[in-house]
Amino acid sequence: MSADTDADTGVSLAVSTVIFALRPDPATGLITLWLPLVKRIREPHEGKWALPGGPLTADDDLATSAGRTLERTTSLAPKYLEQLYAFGAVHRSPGQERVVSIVYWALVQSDEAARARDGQNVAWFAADDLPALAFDHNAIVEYALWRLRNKMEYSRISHAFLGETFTLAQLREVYEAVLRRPVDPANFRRQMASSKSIVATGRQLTGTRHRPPRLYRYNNAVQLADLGPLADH
Amino acid sequence: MSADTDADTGVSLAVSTVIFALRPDPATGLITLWLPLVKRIREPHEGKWALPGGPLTADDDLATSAGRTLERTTSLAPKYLEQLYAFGAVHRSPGQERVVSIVYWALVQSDEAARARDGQNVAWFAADDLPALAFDHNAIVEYALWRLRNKMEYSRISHAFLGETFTLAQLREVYEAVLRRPVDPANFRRQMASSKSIVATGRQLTGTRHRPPRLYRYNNAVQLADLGPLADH
DNA sequence: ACAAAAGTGTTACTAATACACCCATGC
DNA sequence: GCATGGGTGTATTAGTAACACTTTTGT
Repeated sequence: MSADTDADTGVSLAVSTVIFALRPDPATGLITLWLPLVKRIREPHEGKWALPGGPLTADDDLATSAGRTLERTTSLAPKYLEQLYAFGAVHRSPGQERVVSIVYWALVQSDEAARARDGQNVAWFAADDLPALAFDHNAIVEYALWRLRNKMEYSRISHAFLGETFTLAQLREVYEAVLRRPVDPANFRRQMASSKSIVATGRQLTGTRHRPPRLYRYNNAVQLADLGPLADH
Repeated sequence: MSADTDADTGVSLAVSTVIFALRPDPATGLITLWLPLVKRIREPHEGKWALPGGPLTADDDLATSAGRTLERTTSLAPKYLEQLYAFGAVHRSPGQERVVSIVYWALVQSDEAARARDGQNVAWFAADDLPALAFDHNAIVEYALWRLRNKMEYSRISHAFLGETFTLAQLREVYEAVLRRPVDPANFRRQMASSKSIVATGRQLTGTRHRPPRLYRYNNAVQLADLGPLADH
């Protein structure tokens, strides 16, 4: 760390956010991962879709800046937010100015995301079927997807897609949608039970076509994800 | 991402590196984790020890900048280098200028690190017994240690501490030093064998006090660590 | 009664662990 | 030979996965 400023070097700093939500695919009806993108209204890459973000403002922490971007583009609050990576290849932005992007990734609750309407220059896309995006944003989303799917296997972030209470089938549906493979209901139930991350509310979900499933809630004594010493923030 | 520069906002960008090597503790003789620190020769935090680093230069990629820092402070080449985190809390640097630090962590070969001599303002410290460092660098090292120890359990980075060939006892010693717990030699052998990450050279290490151990080398077909889509860089 | 999803039980398999034991070398 | 670390064998355990089976509701 030094007192030199980047005014000298001409490196600018931006914060972008990869925002994931689960939505039913209009074509197949299956639940899949979606994310909101913003259409660029000026060069470089004018007209292309890009991750929502903007320059780091002087009085915002990095995560605060990412959360603000999320609120601005989706009018939603993240249920999970984590730093993804800092991208800073010299030539990643065409033109004279070099841009280093610190990218966050976020999960928003599915039912809230379903209510979010597309804005003027904002649209939601299926995460696994994106068009050619601006800058290196395709690679960034690919990495975010990899991280999400990895973290799904060894943490409790699945809860971030759901509301206060949920059935085991709903929670399992989250796993199956993100990991794109079937999960055995019997074994899933036991894994969740032994992990202590869910608590039975005693209530049941009524109005289903068949046997009413029990409702559970997240056990707040368990962290969503183990961030180690970083958890303090 | 935008065309605005941080010259407006007064945020400066630095790259620092946490450099780990294994060394015998002069007091106990046990192999432990060490890292080089640089004494600050100007405010803020003049006189305190800090992570090696400096402002991001305009024509270096982030990892290149981290590697350059490493070479400058230790005259060594990293056998493993990975981005750790971007630290950007508003008030992490006292004074008027805000600094965002993109921190890398690196592993250097133990025997090379043993030859490295302390420079004018550079000294090596036991990673688990650091003095009060400048800025938030204590927290950064703590996080780097957490990441290293985690990664030790599910990747092959242990090889980065060793040379071209090594015995299983040497590799096991790396695990024990980093994780600070004994590892069963018999089970360790089988784990390494089944992981396919080591290959027997056919040669043996002679000159030991007892039965000569076989020499192995790293299987380059296996990645040191799974970085996912990021592995391309 | 029947269909369908909720939920339980059982078995097989795999990987981690603990530890007894044999092997090869220097002294 | 004997001490010492190198190296092999084996039993126990815990966790994962596959799948048959029972339960409870709406229709």
